[in-house]
Amino acid sequence: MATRSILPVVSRKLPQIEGNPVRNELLLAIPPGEFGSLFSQLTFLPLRTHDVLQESGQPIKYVYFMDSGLASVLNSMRDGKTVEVGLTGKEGCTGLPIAAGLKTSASLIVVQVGGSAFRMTAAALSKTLCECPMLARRMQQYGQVMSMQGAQLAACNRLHEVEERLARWLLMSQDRLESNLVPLTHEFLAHMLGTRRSSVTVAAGLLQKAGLITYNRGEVTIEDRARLEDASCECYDLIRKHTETWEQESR
Amino acid sequence: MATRSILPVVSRKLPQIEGNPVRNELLLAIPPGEFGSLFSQLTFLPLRTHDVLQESGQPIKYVYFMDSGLASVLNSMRDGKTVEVGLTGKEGCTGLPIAAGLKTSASLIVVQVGGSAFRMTAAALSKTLCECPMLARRMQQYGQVMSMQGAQLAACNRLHEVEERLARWLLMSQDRLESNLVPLTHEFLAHMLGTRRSSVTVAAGLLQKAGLITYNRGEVTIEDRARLEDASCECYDLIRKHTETWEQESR
DNA sequence: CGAACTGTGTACGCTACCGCACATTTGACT
DNA sequence: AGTCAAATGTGCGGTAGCGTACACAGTTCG
Repeated sequence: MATRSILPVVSRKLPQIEGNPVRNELLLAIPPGEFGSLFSQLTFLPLRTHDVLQESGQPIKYVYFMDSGLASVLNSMRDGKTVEVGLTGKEGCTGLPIAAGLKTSASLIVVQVGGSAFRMTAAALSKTLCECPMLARRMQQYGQVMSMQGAQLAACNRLHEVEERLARWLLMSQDRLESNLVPLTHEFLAHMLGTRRSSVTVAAGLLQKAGLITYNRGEVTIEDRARLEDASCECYDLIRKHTETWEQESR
Repeated sequence: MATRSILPVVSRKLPQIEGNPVRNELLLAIPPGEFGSLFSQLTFLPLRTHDVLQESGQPIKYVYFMDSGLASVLNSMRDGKTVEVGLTGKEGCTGLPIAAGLKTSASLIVVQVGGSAFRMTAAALSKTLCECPMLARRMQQYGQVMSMQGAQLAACNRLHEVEERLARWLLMSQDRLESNLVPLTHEFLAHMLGTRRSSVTVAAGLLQKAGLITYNRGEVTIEDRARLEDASCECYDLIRKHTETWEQESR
């Protein structure tokens, strides 16, 4: 399963920050020569569900490099409706506008599944990026990934049905959590998919009846990933393929 | 009307390429010191409706700096349905992944309203960006703008109705065309909005009845911009405000 | 001038989904 | 064990929009 990355090679000796092994892929991708100036400024901290990493329209205080767990880029409308427009985990970071020399972010970023992260003040990162061109480059590339993801979700939200979108969402989060178990209620899945809680219940019921997933009380388990991919819309594949293409280009 | 930018100051003496005055705002924003190495490599060319500036998933051949007209970033699904996930004109350029050191693009970019552009091979631009840090920076910032735009459209497509989205689209294109007249048929508006042609006809009919627009045979005219803003969803404003915030930060 | 085509108006049955409401189940806490 | 709140199941009327089809007007072109 091509999505299940990859740790065997790296896990022999992970660099550490404050005694915590670094699993964030952006941080691991930079040349060890750039570690020094960077790692000393990063602080480890646990993330809990519903922690807000970035407020929409606000200056970026901290940039988070997630190590485990899952965060959503949400869009929240005046009437309180929300939709997810991006999904991020240990493969990336928050605060991407910083890498383009900007100070504020339009995104609302919320932890959906608890975990941990390293963080740094935006001001410190701005300076450090001059000395760490490789990190700057990687952040810019990740910005392109998020942009492509957002574009695909824009289309998906318009053209595909709840059940397909739910399947897509579960697959995307499984990739990031590296676990069959996604600890989320129908209520919060509804916020991600921009739909009613009861629509999620129905869709999830169908997926369960088909044997693709099981769930109870805030825990969805993926039982048959291959068939879940069939049940999902083409968007999941497209996002993955584009991302892989860019990963190869950046070697 | 805050959206109607800005030329009085600049128009006294525009720089020229191949005898054509440059109106593209990205090109105008770079310091004259960087003009030389850049402008000599740019070629002027007219753009006609439905010209394809970038194919989805393909290597970037050329980067286009539009000077007038309007292009859409489209997402096209297997079943032929399309939605617009971004809109660009003389304020930006295509081929943004180049500015992040990538070679391919996930976007399908199509000219919706004819005009003109300057273009450059992607290879040449990649090299030139090293000598023109300001252009690189501007392209990265424009990448953030497009990303934010895509995210907002993702939410909009999910949560708002055809009539609101149509109003939003007309406003966004008017900003770029700097004209009350948007030369597009219902059929193509439907492709942008990801809906049926006849849904556009109905929505446009309502806007016309309310006196906000008029149209016939492939030409929509905006008659009452202020009220059209009221008829549109909050997304138009949000995109504009975020963009302005970032514009101020980059002075 | 007529033919062919493109763009627009409109209608009809159908479906997915909405908003809401309420019942039921499950786990957590006392 | 009993209580309570959170999570899930289910139903019902309403609607926006879909797919489709067809009629009609203005335009282009032979």
